[in-house]
Amino acid sequence: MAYWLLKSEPETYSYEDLLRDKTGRWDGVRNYEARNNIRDMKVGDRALFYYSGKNPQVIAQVKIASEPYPDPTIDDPRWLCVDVQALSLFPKPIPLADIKANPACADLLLIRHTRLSVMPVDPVVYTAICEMGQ
DNA sequence: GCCAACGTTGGC
DNA sequence: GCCAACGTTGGC
Repeated sequence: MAYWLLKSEPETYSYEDLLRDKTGRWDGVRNYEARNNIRDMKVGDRALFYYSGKNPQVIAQVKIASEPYPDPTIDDPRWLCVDVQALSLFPKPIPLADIKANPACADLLLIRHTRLSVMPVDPVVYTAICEMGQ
């Protein structure tokens, strides 16, 4: 199983939207590096759901619920999307500042490559972030 | 509102 | 193929 982090602005698509939809489509990615990460996703992989913007924080855990497939929001087969489903809301959201302050997360792309919206997360780091949310 | 990072576009 | 200009993302 692989681990990822997915960025969204809560005004654009929130965890509440995902709960309402049951299965959400993670579409609209128009960046090759992010697209390549989507391409590597498998059903059952886990992902951290991150809110970018005013109050940047990891708020929940989701699971990848489909193989990658062409993004229906654009007429261009280069761009891919996946379906995701809600897993759990963290009891305590993990602010970006806390992730930055944790030395275990120093190599996380969220910190090193701030503009990437879909990224792999090392399993050890993933576990550390989950523990910070309990 | 500002700025850094960085991807994209277009002229040459 | 290079580079300047410009637009976008995202943290602060």
